[in-house]
Amino acid sequence: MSDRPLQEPTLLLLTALADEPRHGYGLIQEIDAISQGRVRMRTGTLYGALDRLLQQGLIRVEREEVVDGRARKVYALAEAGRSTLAAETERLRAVVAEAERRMAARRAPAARPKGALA
Amino acid sequence: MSDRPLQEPTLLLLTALADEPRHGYGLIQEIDAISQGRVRMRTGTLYGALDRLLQQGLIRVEREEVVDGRARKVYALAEAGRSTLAAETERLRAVVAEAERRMAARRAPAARPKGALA
DNA sequence: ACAACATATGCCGGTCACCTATATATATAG
DNA sequence: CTATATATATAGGTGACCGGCATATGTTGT
Repeated sequence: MSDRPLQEPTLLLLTALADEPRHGYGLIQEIDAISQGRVRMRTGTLYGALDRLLQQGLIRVEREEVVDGRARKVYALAEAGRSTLAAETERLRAVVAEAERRMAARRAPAARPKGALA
Repeated sequence: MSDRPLQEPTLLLLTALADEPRHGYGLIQEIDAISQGRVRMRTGTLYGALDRLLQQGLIRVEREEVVDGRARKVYALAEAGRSTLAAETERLRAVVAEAERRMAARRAPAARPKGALA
């Protein structure tokens, strides 16, 4: 259980589970949709991450089912995962806000904005 | 030059350079301040990242100076770094918004009475 | 009939960002 | 004279992620 910041594939995984439980392959498609096609999660990343998140208690196996002859495991966000996701989004929002503030407060070549930290 | 998403230490590094140029050790302190003491960047991470970002053209060495007998290298955000940071924050904002939307739109496991708070 | 693709799960080997620890050197505080 | 702060840098190890592969069924196209 490391409190290191989540990497983005993991963050997207938890995000994809935030509204309702999904199975592995469905998560790949959902993440593809969330990121507007920019992130195509690989199965190696997915199932490795699912194992890890299960072990960390951030997600759990909701149920197993068979649809059209294909076996599925449906994963759900655990309470720990929900609070982790909430904390992570809160933290990221702060970082994003700070980055944007600094880009706007950029030290101009001629003019000096006041009130900046030393 | 990978278009893989920046990890957070790297994001904080670019953020710390967004308003004005700074030297290595100053970046550690600045990142400590930005993150309210939550991220204590190690020198191994810092100088490795600086080398990598220099090679990627995201930052550049603004100047070298000697203050109180100690040599410094002052790094500045290059144009490529500035646009990368802008794109990254934009993307992260979208992910954060989506995560929060989904947490709010959560399909509850069991319906609660309307008067009860979660 | 057969090829190609989508659905679906899972493992293996490699890369690389990050971390821990260490080394070096000067200035200041106790 | 020892510890702490400032300042840069490297070495070694860990682990998340990625590319590729394997397996199996259902669907669509030719």
